[in-house]
Formats: sequence, structure tokens, C-alpha cells
Amino acid sequence: MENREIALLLNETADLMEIAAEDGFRIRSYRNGAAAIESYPERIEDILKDPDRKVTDIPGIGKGLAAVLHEIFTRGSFERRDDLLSRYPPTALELLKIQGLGPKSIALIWNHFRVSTIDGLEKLCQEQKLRTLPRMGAKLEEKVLRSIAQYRRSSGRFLLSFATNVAAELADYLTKLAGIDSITPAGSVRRGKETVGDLDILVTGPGAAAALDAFVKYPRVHEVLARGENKASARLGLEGLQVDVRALPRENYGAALQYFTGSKEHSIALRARALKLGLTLNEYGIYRVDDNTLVASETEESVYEALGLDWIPPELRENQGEIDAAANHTLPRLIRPEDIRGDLHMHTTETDGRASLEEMAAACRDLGYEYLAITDHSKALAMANGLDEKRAVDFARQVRQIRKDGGLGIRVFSGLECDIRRDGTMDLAGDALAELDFVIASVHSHMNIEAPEMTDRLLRALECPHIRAIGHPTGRVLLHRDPFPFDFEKIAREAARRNVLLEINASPERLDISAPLIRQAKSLGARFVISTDAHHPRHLLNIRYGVSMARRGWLTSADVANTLPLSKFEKLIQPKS
DNA sequence: GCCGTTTTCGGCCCGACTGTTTTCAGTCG
Repeated sequence: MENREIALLLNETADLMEIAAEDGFRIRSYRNGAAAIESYPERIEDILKDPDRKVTDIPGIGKGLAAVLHEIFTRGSFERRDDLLSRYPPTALELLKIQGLGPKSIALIWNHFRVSTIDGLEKLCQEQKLRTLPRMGAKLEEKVLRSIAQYRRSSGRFLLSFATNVAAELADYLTKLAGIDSITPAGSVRRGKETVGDLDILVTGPGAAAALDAFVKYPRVHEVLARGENKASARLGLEGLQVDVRALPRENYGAALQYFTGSKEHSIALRARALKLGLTLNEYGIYRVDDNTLVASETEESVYEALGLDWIPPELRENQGEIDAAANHTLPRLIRPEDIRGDLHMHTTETDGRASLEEMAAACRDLGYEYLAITDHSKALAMANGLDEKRAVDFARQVRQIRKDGGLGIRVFSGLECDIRRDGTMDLAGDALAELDFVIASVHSHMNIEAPEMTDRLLRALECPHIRAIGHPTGRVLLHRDPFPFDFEKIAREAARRNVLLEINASPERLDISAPLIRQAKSLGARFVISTDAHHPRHLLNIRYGVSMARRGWLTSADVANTLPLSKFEKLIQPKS
């Protein structure tokens, strides 16, 4: 069992414990343990098997959870979980994903109506029965119905980061087999889409067919859906991501890669173009219509070339003008991960991060960056122990002192992720913000106000002369929360006019803003910064997902401020006179 | 349930908002 799956079992149990109104601190221990296991660099299973090692050496795992882990490995579950599942159906966990309902309400609904499914809940709301329970009313019913609709739209999809990791683990496993030349994830993962429905993996080489056998025996396979000559399909792990592995002969790899990368709209447009040229395109190659002779198939480049096109980066393949651009040789030179020279949004133990300034700086240095900004939360985020004016000013001084003392081998900017209050004013006073090098303004509260008020709020925030960027501008959380409504065009235009950068938040759960908005903002003259919002050094690696979004938004390195060398970036963030 | 100790017990991030109340429980971040 993978660490991620153990963490899932512990987290689900913690959810059930919440519904059962068990002790909050015990619940937190389960969650802490789950988080520790999920991020642990080694497999917990290996440690448990090794008599010389103890899982209790992992911070967050004590005697109690160690016993739970042993039980998980002997029989796949544990007593507390089984007991809770005998009292509450597993579907109740799904209800926790509905906004506006928490564990108390779910327990109440179950106890009163014996309802524990989304469908049942929807019926209760429609029949106006939810309001008969204490402290529940018409507004809640509406909110729950809206949230159910949102939940249905997003379920069955997975985060890009999750699918990417599954693909990497599977590739690791398959690459050890004999006779494998290449293993390539195609589909929406290759296009860098923020969420994916399933995973397509293409395998070539003399051992490709045998790789299908290996795949269906892959330990993480939960359920085999299909097993044919050229394709095997299975659901992986407890999460149930569907993975299709296809064995392909080398000679039509390029055509297959194009075909399975999509998007469907892009491929349809390509086939239409082929027909106009007297050609036909399918997953095996490009053929002349009149005599059926093969024109191209071995590489993607040759397929595009046969259609009179430059090779199109997968991130652009959405039939959004990329085919014309490829025909006219005007495709943009897209930004690449290696263009990034600094990360400008991250947290430390001073607020809700897990590492110190020094540790974050060292990690950035190891990534080859030239600079970084530490941007802890401001005081409005009390649960994160946000900085007040005094702590913010002290922090700015501390960073100046570090520089005076010779620095950390990388330029550190003092920053802040400052809350934007409901009225659009900043959470900290201007003279405190003025001490800092790089202030990001972000919305963390009052996200359900009407669009005009939100637009005014953001416009007012942009008036603050000390802010350099708007953090996660639309507030979306993928598969969970829609962007809050506001007039994006107005904000992007105003940000461009005031030289405030729009953040492309690379956190896999956010990837905010979306590719269409990036492209729109670029057309309005906006500039961007791609940052990870890291709360741990390993989160810094998520920058790749932000770069994927930027590429999907047609950005070049010139559009992104943190591709600038240090000296130029410093000039850019000089205080406005 | 974990942790750390002035070591086996007590502390463990908490403030704001919402919708429902008639003084506040539940949710969210």
C-alpha cells in the first residue's frame, strides 16, 4: 500500500470521527499522522517490515498510530475505522465535500432522516425538509443545492499533479521491463490541463505488448477494466483513477501520440485541414486519400509538417487559434520551467508554513534560483498566526540584516501576502507595507459577495501603492470551489495600468488564474508572476504546474516577471514614486 | 492521539461570519 493510500484511510477515519463528534485533538492527531505519512520520503510499508526500524521515529506517529498502521498492513483496515463505519455509512464522507455542511450537520441529518448520500440530501433540500432541523433554513437549502451542482460537475476528475505523480510511478515500474523504448503520458496530462479524467500512457518497443501484462499485475491496480492485444485499462488505487496503457509499434508512434494527446477539438480541426490537402489523418498516420500511401507517422513533427504546420506544443492544442499560428509560423516561444529565476510567494513557520526562512532560501538556492520572496500571511488570517504591523516591520528589518551580514547565497526579498479586506483596504497599514520589498494582495474571506462589490473591492486594493501582485486572483480551488464572480477584464486592465503583476498560483489545488484568463489578461497588457505559494520546501517543485498554466495561456518568458535576472527584477519592484 | 516535560499529565493555532437565533452553534479558513 502506498503512503498516499494510508493517508487517505487515516483522513477518512478522521472525517468519520468528526461526524461522531469525537475528541478534536485526537482527530487532529490522525490528520497530522496522515500528513506526515503522505509526505514521508520512504514507504511506510518498508519501515514496518524492517525489524530494525520504528515508525514512531516519524514525527506525528506515536504508539497509537503505530498500532493502527500495523493493523492496516495485516488486514487493510483497523478497529476504530470499522467501528465508525458500522455507525455511519461511508457515503456520509462524501457529504463533507458539500459546502455549508460540516460534520455536525451530517450527523444530524443521518440521525433524523437516515440520509447519507448526495442524492438523498438533494431530495431533502428540494422537499424543503432540511429546514425542519434546528438551525437550518431556506438559505442553507439553497446553498447546499448550489454546492451539490458544483460537486457533480467536478467529481470523477483528478488534479493534474495527482495524475502526473501516478504516471511517473507507473513509468518507473514499466521502465524496468526489458524491451521498452519509451513511456509517454498523453492526453490531458500532456496538455497540462489542470484536471484530468483519466490517464493515457503510450509504450513503445519490442517489449511493449508484454508491458500490458506487467501493467495489469501492477500492485497499485485496483480493478482491471479491459485487457486486449494493444491496450489494457485499469483503475488504480483507492482513488480510482482510470489508466489506459497502449502498446504501439515504433513506426506510427508520432501519429498515435498526436491522436491520444488531443484535444478532441484540435484533432478534429487537424483532420479537416488534412482533407483539404487531399490527406487523411488517423491514429496510425497521415495517408494520401487517392492512393492510400503513407505520408507521415513516425514522429509528431512529421505529422504536423505533412499538414504544412509547425510542431504545436501540446499545451496549445485546444483549437484556439494555434493551427493558424502554426501555419503562419507565428506560434509563441512559450515560457519553459528553466526560465524561472525566483519564487515570489511562500510561507514559513512564522505563519502556517512548515519550514524556516533559511530552509526555504536554501531550497530555492538548490533549485538554481537567483532570488525569492518570503510572503507570510497578514493578521486577518488569525488561524495562521498572520503578521501584524510590528511583526511585518521587524521581518523587513531582519531580511535587511541578513543581507548586511553577507546573505544566504541567494537574494531574499521581504514580502507579505496581505489580506484584502471586504471593503478593499489592506489588512496592514501603508507605512508597514512600505517597509517590505514584495507585497502580494490576496482575498481570503468574504468570497461569496456579489460581482460588482468584488470588482470594486479589487479595484480599491489595486489603488494601494505598495502592492506588487494580486495573489491567486480568482480564489478558485480545483474540484472544490468555483472562482468568485467579478469583472476580470476590468481588474486585469487596471492591474496592467498600475504595473501590478497578476499571480499565476502554481499550487496544484488552485492553478489560479486559468489559461483562458491568462490569455485574456495578456491581451489587455497585463504582466504575470508565477509562484508556488509553498508551505514546505518540496512545494517549490510545483512551479512546473504554474508554468504549464502559463504555457496554456500562450505566455512567453517576456510576460513573466520572475524570469528576469535579479538586477532587472529589483528595478521592477522599486517603490513607486 | 502526540508531544514534551518543571516527565506520565496537560496542552494542543483561533477569529470572523452566517444564518439561525433571542444568545450562539456550526462552518470556514
